[in-house]
Amino acid sequence: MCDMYSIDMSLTQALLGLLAVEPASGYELTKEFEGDLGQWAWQAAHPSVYPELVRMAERGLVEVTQEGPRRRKTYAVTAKGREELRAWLQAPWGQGVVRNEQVLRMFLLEALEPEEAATALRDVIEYAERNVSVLREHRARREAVPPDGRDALGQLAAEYGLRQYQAMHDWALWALDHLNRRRTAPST
Amino acid sequence: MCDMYSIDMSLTQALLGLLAVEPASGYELTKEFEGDLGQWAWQAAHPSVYPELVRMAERGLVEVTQEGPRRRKTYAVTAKGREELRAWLQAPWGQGVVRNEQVLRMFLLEALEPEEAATALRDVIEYAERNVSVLREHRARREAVPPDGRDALGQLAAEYGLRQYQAMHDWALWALDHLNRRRTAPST
DNA sequence: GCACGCATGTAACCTGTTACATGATTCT
DNA sequence: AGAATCATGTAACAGGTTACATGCGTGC
Repeated sequence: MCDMYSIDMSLTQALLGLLAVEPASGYELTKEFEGDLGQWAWQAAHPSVYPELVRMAERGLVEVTQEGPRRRKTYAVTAKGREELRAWLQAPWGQGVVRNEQVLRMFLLEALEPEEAATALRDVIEYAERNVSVLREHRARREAVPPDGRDALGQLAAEYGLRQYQAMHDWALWALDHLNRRRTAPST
Repeated sequence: MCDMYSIDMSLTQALLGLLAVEPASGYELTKEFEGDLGQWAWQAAHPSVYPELVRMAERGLVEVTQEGPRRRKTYAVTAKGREELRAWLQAPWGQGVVRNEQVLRMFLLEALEPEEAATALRDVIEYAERNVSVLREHRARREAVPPDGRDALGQLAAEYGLRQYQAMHDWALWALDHLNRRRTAPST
């Protein structure tokens, strides 16, 4: 009867958010998921994007504002869509869906033999370092040119990613040390 | 013909990892997902756990080592299962599945009006702070008692979470500042 | 004219979820 | 005796994936 906010279904929100920045076609939206957005927040491929846009149009959250060559349809958020996005973004901050294969691997490292775990941790450290430096360059390049406001979302993501990789690096160093200590000074 | 590592299907790996620490029943494994593991890495509820254990037993990755009261079955990893886990943990470090509703929300904040975004960011900061202090207490409590090696996995998770929330906090402060700067000094 | 990239779609499947269902044991 | 908790399972559905399929436009 009353389904006053039935939270989930984050693909909808992701699309609303992207379209709120600027109107786009399904094709363009799909490509967004291959960048920072997909790397950090939410993954989606075109077979989920196109049907979802159709459903959202039926619900009046978005509308087709242009039809271009090659059947290209440009979608834009409607007032209703913008309202739904706002409600979602301002809803109480809870747990939400989390599913991260990398983090899972980090946790399960404990199940390996100490030397193997150490090797794997050194891989983590190297991986995190590599990503930190990529994102640092990214940032430097961006600072060189005046901000055009278009890739604001990408900037948020890049800064988040930078801090995330630094944290991962930090953690892996701690874990390596922790492991060594357990090995050299076994308890009881 | 040759499906030499067909990576994915992380529930399998999560269960292997948990069972590698110590044998457990489906019921106990399910409860693990309600803790740090589910909060950070991978979520799963009992209707996916039980059938998965049966499939894994069929593939010879785990085996029932005890049957207790109330149909309780205790599973343990086999040598083959341990081998599969090792292979997965040591596989080249790639992207993997990521799906995080919180992070999605943080990215899309940009779509709100500046004042609304600022309010939401202050919520993020408060949320991150709350979690940092919970995890700090957690750590202090753990340091008070001698490590018993049993909750090693939980300790890895807690330390990871701590650094993660600190990074989130950091990022939100940056984003808030970034937002202010854009508002007070609009470009072009 | 042909290859490549833009652009959309559909079908079959995978892997998780929620809701429904059942029964055994322990505690009070 | 009754409630709570342990312990497992099944069915229906949700929301994604990969693989398959098609056709238009542009550049060489």
